[in-house]
Amino acid sequence: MKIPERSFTIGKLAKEAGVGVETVRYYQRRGLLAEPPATSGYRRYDPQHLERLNFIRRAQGVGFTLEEIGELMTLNDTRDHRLARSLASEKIRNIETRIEQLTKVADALRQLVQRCECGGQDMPCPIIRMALTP
Amino acid sequence: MKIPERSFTIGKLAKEAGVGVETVRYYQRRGLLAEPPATSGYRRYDPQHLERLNFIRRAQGVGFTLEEIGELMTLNDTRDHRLARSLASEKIRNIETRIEQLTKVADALRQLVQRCECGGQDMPCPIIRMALTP
DNA sequence: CTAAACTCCGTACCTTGGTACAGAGTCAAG
DNA sequence: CTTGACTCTGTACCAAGGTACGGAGTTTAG
Repeated sequence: MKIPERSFTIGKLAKEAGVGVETVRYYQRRGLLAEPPATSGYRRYDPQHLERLNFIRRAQGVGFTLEEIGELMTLNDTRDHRLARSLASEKIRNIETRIEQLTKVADALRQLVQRCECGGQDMPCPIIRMALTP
Repeated sequence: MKIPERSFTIGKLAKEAGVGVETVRYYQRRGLLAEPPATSGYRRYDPQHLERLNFIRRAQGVGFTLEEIGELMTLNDTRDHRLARSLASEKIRNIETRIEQLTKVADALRQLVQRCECGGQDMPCPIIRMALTP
């Protein structure tokens, strides 16, 4: 049985994904999103496009650049498992490093808050600098 | 006893901090770095400026924007502990969220690598999309 | 059938975080 | 005291990731 292939205009698609129409077009120009043929006047987008858009947004939300996102999507599609593995491994390492660094900063800030809470009113808070020192 | 107050020209300062001269000036324009008065011709920078510059670079390295860095430095200087605490707490929450998201992505990628390693040669890898789904 | 709302395409503009001059002045070594 | 390296001020430019707009054409609700 056929699922009734519901489709969107660009505006609906954009709204659904929580982005602007111009942003959708921008992703198309960047080659991150396929441009369906404009059968008659307006283009029609399907749920796959929406999924793709959502993917882009989520990946972006965790700090990937659009270029990296392009790679990730290729990686998702590709059948070259060796390449996929090496790309993925590299990204994993990057992410791990960033998590480490962020953890350090968060710890430093937590200390700052602690010290502020119990410390005197008039001393400065030189904790951040110290805590961020490599 | 007085420590012999060693000072740098902008070029030395920049080199010491591992940035370009133009970058130093840019930070000054942005109000992130004090501009010492040009006593006679050239400005002279002291170790405090260097420290500040290093701070900026480290904070940047872990993903703070220059604007946030400005806030962090204010926070470091301020004696308004209540404000300091609330700014810091907010940043801690942001960072925690980012760490969570990054952890998810890293897990997703690790799974991808795993599956690729043991899986067949010809199937696509739809793992990333699935794993990134909220 | 008409008017509002939407789309298309192209181009221009915005912010962030720099980088690159140009043309002048300054400093320091030989 | 000259010459080369450096600094000063100002403005222009770059890449990323959009956002805005003008002047069409297209849909669709009433």
